[in-house]
Amino acid sequence: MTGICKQHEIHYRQALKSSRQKATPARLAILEVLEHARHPLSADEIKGALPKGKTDLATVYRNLEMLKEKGWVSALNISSQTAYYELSKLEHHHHLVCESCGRTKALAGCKAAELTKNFLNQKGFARIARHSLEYFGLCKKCERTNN
Amino acid sequence: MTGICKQHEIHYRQALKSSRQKATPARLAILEVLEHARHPLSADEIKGALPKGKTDLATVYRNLEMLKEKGWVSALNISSQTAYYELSKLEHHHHLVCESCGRTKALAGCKAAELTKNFLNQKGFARIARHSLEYFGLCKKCERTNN
DNA sequence: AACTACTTGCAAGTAATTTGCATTTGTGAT
DNA sequence: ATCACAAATGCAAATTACTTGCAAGTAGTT
Repeated sequence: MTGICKQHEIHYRQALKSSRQKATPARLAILEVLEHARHPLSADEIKGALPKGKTDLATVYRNLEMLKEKGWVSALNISSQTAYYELSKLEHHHHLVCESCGRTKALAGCKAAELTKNFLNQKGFARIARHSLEYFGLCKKCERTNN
Repeated sequence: MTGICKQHEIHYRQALKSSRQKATPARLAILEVLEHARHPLSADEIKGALPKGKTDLATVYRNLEMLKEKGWVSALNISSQTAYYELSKLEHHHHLVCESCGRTKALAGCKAAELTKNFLNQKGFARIARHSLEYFGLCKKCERTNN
């Protein structure tokens, strides 16, 4: 898509270096794509947005996996078929997902975390690492086109 | 597994009939399995719990799909790899999912619905049909075995 | 410039789910 | 009860999303 902008590139290189990860072109490009994404993307969509289809899908998956482990990227459970990825540097948040077109909107703030505490010492769970809260509906665009 | 108990069978037959769906053995058996399940099951697990492995997996999937459309069964987004199904006749609720063993616990009550209203008239969404709220952590059993 | 461990592309492999099609089976009508 | 037929099923093949093995390439150190 667009090239990598210098600002970001420098930032990413430092982040990668401090985690002892190599700053490969594929990695920088994937981060750049996610940086500009308006909504969470599937691995395939990410590959599609990469400059000149030279990067293999396997590489995309491998990098997403490591970015996820480092906590830089998070995967969403909005489809039981496909994972969608976004940068996790944004404030913790949830989404509205259109069941017709799949478009998502981020929702600021999260009240669900408060609820978490109530569950911690019950139900035989040692600890709760994360939660997912997603709303599914119909965006206005899809409603108009009667989907 | 166990046979179909008469009580349930009669109930299911009526429900199916009123939706103009045939009461096939596979259908009745799948409903019976879900009725007795202690936690959401994958299509494969459902097939495994069916009497004498004669029902094809494709049939299980096709039936789950129709049961979902009728609103009798709902699928959970707890893994982006596999769908887990449960009867939706239970009170609306969410789950605790152990990231190690996959075991789930149902959580009574749902505070998330309240939050929904706040989103309805914003974000360009026409309406919100459903939401998913799942907590992921480690159940005590898995913590003990140091997973 | 050389070394080496980490990365990548490519091809093959898996797991979950879907689809095509010929055959069988519930069900309402007879 | 029997019939007719749309709906449902089994089986095999296809599809999708993702993973893995391996030889070749490369970032980052020396």
